Amino acid sequence: MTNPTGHEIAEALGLLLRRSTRAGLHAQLTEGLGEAVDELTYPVLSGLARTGPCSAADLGREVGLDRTTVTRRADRLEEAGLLRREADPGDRRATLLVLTDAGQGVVRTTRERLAARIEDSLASWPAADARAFARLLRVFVDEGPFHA
Amino acid sequence: MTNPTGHEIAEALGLLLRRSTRAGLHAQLTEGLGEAVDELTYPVLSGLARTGPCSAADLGREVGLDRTTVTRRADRLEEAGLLRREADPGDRRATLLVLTDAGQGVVRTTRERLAARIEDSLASWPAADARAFARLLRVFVDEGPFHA
DNA sequence: CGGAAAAGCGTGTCCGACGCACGCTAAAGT
DNA sequence: ACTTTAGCGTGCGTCGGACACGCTTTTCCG
Repeated sequence: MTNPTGHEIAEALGLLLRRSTRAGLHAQLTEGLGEAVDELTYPVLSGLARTGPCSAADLGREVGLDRTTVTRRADRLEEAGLLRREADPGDRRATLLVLTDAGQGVVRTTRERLAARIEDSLASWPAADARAFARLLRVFVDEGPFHA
Repeated sequence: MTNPTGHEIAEALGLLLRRSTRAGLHAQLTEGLGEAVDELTYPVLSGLARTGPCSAADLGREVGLDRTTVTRRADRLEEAGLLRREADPGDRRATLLVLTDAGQGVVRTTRERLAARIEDSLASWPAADARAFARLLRVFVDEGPFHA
């Protein structure tokens, strides 16, 4: 083998993927944030946080789900008060999905919990390593093998 | 903010997760490897490659699936000749799931394709960066925030 | 040593999620 | 003005996942 780096990274990524999709992790990150926030609805919520107000169809393209699936999940989130539907002022057919303050809070809390968890595990690292890792990971993701 | 590293890494990981679960990626990596290998059955196959011969229940714990779900997916893989069932010599109730040569080939091919893809994207990196990234990623995964 | 309890497996069955198809309303095109 | 297209919600068919049951074998204990 001339260069084992590819295999090393592939193995680590596989492990990372498996760990991060373990059921327990999501439950920990969203604990106490309401029954409506689960593995299914959270991607819709956080996708909406990324895109800003948009239609169910656009959000579906963003998160890789069918339009109708987004609608159904949005129903639950709306009932829980985490998002609301607004009429698009420019198009009277369209309905915009908009995060409520509560919904933004859920996303922010979840993200901060994850970030804190990551920082905890990096606490024992040399500062230079932590910075280097953050930088290299960012580059890897942006122009990486999953066709950016 | 005293240290933005946690948020930076969290955001990059989120992006990585979304990209890597995009439907197209798995299709590319397993192209031409048979109809039986899809997003559902591959985790069983690769899990079995990690554990070696084991029972459906043990494999279920490994990959985070119910015992019966593993059985059903193993049925498809067995029909395709990628794994076989063997009687456990030490326990006549137990059935061991064992990869066939074809099954090992599928796992190996998929892994090599992924590794090659990763190496391609790293080709333009300084060699020191690539080595550092592989090392740091490994440490991050091993003793990282997802309760190693 | 023998019977009860437990472990292992496969399958029948229910439940939930997903996506297609339909019908409706509104916008755009001709 | 009429047709075509875009957007949305909802009723259904389909599929995957987990629980519950029955069977066999092993283990435990009296």
